[in-house]
Amino acid sequence: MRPALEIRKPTMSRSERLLDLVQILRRHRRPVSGRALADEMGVSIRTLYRDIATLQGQGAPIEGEAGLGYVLKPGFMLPPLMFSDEEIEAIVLGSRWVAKQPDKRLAAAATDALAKIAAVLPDDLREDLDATALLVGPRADHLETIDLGVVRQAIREERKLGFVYRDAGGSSSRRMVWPFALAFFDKVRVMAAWCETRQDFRHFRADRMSDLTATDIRYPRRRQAMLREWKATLDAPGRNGAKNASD
Amino acid sequence: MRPALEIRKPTMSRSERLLDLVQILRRHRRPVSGRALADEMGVSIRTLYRDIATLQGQGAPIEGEAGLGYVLKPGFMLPPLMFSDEEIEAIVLGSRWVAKQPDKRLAAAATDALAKIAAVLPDDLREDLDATALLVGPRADHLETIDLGVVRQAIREERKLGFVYRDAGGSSSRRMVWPFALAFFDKVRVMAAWCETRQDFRHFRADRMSDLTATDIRYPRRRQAMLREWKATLDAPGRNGAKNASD
DNA sequence: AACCCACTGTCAGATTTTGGCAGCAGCGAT
DNA sequence: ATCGCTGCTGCCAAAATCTGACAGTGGGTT
Repeated sequence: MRPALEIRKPTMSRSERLLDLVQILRRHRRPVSGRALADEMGVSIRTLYRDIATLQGQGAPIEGEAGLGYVLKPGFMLPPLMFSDEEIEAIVLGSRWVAKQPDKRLAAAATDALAKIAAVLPDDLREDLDATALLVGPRADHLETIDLGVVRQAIREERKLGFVYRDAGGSSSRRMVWPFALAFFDKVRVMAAWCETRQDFRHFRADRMSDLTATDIRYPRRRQAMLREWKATLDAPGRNGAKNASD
Repeated sequence: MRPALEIRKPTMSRSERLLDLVQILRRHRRPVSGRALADEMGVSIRTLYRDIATLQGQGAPIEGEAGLGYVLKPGFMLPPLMFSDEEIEAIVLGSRWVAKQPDKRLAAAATDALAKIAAVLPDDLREDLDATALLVGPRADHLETIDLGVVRQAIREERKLGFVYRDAGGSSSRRMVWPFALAFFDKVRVMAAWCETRQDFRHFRADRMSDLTATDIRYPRRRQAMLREWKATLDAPGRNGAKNASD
């Protein structure tokens, strides 16, 4: 499908190439040598070193180790982007909502993202953002017994997850599941997963899970496919999946 | 404070200058001539025309009219930005939450913002984003009787707002207020404003407002200052502002 | 020790950017 | 209509920048 060495159009501005470079790096999980990157982009290795330096200067988390190659710490590079007033308001309000979630890691990420956006804005716009008069009400304190960050990571990496579940009746059981989605309701957070024991899709309320165990075992299906399939099963029988939030 | 003509450092890359240009345009509300912009950036007018063309090509809403000058339709230009996995997850989740809000205009803006982000992502990342397995539960249908977009615009532009309010007791009265904040709770949206009639800060539940009338009259205070003052009055007496959501 | 690799300095040639000039077209005021 | 101001485009040579090749240093792996 794709030639081993991609020959780039000669008319590619430097800034475009820099974005491409981040992208290529993202595709490789293992360290890649500068030589290989230079070939793939169709530039000399000297230029590649200069590009890497420029990207690092712009804050891209690229690490180079002698004898190994380059690795990009997981992340997304967004090119320059225009947003309307309302679009920025929406993003800020949404991030503020996330920042109040009980999932502390995610909440911190939302705060960081807002800070990054604020940092690059000119002064007058930053003021606007600080003063963006859309507030999120306080949430009922919800002490989550588990670290939802572990669940999100398992979902991202498509790995099996073990835990103890206390169902509506009060009885507990140990489960091993393939998690693929996490839904945020007003009061509870619900993980959707394929349950190995039951051999079916099941929903698990976060406040009834305990003894979370992340594993290294990748489950044999694609998250996206499972998501689709699961949504289909929801549409078929009843109204929607809001109610069957238990196991 | 600032010299009339800012002389730019000779070592400024083109891409930096383009961002600056958007910023300068934002500062001027009235149309600015290309000549003035070129002087302010320290480049020739020919180069300025090229820069404008490039920006327009990248989607910036800049409009030029012969005999007048350039105007930038309100909007924000974000430079290239790196986000971590979790930060992007936070932004996407937050925007999805906003997209489910009863405020239709704001919800649409959230959807648009997500689409813009998705559009510039490479294929594999867009998949990730589509499949980002963080979902927001459905909201209780809340038919807002008024268009919250009008409220948000009045807040943005610091203009007076008229409406009819039906208080907790059931009696209605016409109000003229200086709105400065809008808070999103799980079930209701509450506008915070200075009430001209009562000569005090008051909260108004969106579902009890009707006959909204936007005015052209700017109120005589800064939104940000009112926000600060209002927060101070909240901290002083009771716990917080969550409960006094009525007038 | 041999090899791979990241990284820097230098420098000439390729490429892009820039500024000045000329010219056309739309808009507003006189 | 005429004039002045302005947006916008093509052209070309000068200026600035980017690029590739070579040489060299130092760290890490085999």
